Amino acid sequence: MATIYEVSRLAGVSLATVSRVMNDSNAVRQSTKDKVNLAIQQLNYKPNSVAKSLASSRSDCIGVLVSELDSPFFTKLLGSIEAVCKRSDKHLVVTSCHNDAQHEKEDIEFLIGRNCDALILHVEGVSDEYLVELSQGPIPIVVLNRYIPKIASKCFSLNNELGGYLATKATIEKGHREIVYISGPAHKADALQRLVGHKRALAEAGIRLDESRLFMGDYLQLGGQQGYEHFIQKGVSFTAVICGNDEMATGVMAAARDAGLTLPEDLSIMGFDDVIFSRYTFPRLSTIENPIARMGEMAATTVMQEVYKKPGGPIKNLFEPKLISRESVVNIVCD
Amino acid sequence: MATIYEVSRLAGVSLATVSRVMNDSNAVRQSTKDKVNLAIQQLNYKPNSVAKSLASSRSDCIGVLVSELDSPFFTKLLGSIEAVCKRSDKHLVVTSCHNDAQHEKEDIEFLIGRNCDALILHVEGVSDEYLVELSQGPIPIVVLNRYIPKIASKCFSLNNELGGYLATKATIEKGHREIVYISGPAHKADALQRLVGHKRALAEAGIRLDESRLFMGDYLQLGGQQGYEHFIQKGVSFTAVICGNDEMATGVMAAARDAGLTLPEDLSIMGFDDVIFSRYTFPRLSTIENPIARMGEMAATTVMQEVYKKPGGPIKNLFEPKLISRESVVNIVCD
DNA sequence: CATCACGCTGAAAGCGCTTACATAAATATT
DNA sequence: AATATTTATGTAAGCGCTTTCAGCGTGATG
Repeated sequence: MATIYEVSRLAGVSLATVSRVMNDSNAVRQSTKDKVNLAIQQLNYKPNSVAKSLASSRSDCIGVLVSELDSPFFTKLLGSIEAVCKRSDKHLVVTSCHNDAQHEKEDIEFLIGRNCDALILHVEGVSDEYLVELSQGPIPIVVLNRYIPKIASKCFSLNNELGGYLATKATIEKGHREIVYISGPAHKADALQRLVGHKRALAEAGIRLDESRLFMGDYLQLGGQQGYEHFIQKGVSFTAVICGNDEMATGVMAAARDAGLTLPEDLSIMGFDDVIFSRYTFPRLSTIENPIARMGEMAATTVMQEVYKKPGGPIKNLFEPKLISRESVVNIVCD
Repeated sequence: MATIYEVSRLAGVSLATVSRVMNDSNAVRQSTKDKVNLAIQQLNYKPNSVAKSLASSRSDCIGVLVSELDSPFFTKLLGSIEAVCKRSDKHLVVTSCHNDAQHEKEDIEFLIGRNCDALILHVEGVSDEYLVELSQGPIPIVVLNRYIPKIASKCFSLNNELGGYLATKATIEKGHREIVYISGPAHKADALQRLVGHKRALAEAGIRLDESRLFMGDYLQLGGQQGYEHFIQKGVSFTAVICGNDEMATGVMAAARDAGLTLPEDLSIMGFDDVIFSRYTFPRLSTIENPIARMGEMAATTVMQEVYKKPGGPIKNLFEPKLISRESVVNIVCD
């Protein structure tokens, strides 16, 4: 690989001048620029970005931390972040840490040591305080899917409570009164908020809240199956099951079919997130739209604006969920 | 951030010694190691990996290039690669280039400039020759989902021909004789190979190959829909449709249902890849297992072994597809 | 014509680390 | 005990780039 030194010699200028040309500083005469560019071309010179990064303490790299890589949710997120960054020639260093606070901290430190210009974090292990403190450090961060009042402008999140409310309200409006709820795990803030929304809709409709109609799942397909079986075993009767996310909803579908039900006639099922496979189920899953991609986009755009001073539209931190009515929740006649 | 210099002063040793301790060279007395480690702890020192990378021309980073980020296929791949790399404390720089040869080349150069220790490539734009040449360069590469004879040991791929054969054979064995095929795009090698396998199974069963029973799709859900509608419009009669991948199969499901068919009774559908949502469809999709995750794992393991001299089991380059019989392909009675 | 300002370029000092190579200390060998 | 080996540590030269500062040449100004 050619270095800047060889370019400078071939062009008959100094290192500094070559560097200026590459970072198109305006303080270089056009004729000099031409000479340098010619030399760059002739040598097929590519700047070494590590050296550049060390010297300038900028890396054109953005660290991204997500919970898992192998999930449609994060796929959507990553895809949108990458699209934005690529447009500005920034690259992504990606790691996943499976919600473990210790891993999360280690990876954050790694990304900082790697001179990332900013971090985009989807973390569930570390505390709010840790993030607040981190945000006061030298390297900018943004936080996804989590709302921390002290650094609200760095947070991009969904109004989960409203989403939970909408899911349940829509189900009630279809005539359902016997409803069970399969929640995401209690240690996830979004799961809890969705549940709060569910309860609000129930209360509003004058439906008594019954703890036996709640099951704490795991956000995975298995949790949906377990939830369904749990309610059956307990002898709870229900015409609709509302799930904390889509993946659990597909678990319920599978379990209900295994039990011999015909869907959606025998059981209505509501999901949450509208991740890719919501479109692939049969009956097609009614769910709550979670604009993950737009959140990722906004987070990345914020970084572009704040760190690299790129232009960009207005920033939006809080996103509204929307009901997506497909066929998995049906009207029932109340007797 | 503390630097190695401050550590060396606090510990009362030289820079070199600190460096040795960190890379646990065995040529340091235990008592010295202890002193240094204490200083490291006291200062909460984290090595700057950019400087390290520049000085050592290793980065502990592996460049990964995929076609898209936002797809269940690549999600699986990335997840497995990351898992392996993380175990050895290597990190991933990820980019996606949407099958565009120009982008692919640019990104490869970027990753090289970034001192990546190796590249894991899933590329469809650049030529075989380009990759062969690249593999002779200073930085090791491995290639996924593509077989290039000259660098066979660097390639990790599926026997796509066999997969195509198995899909069709299984369908024929269920009694189907009127079969249509929706292929992936002609510019993708794997799509073509799957098609070759399909034709072989047909020939073997003495079923005449009829070009009107072939539709070239796009590997997306839309392509499946279009394929289905194409055959209906042309008046082709068929009891089974075999798809080049799962995503198109879900498109066929949707289109067939829209046309009023009951699945799987009225139409059998076969997929390929067994990506995540194959388990979510109804009827559950019969398909061909594509061990993407194991391929990713192998590719990453190869890098660990060859670049970082990590131990690891035997390497396998060619993977065998397997039939997964679920419920979307049914027996039919021949009259 | 001397002076000043300005635009352009070069010299050189880092950025934080690794790694020959040299040297000093400890141990083994006779 | 003197020498040869080995082991442990320090010195210093980079890795390839950015960036400050100084210096040169040019044209404008008084």
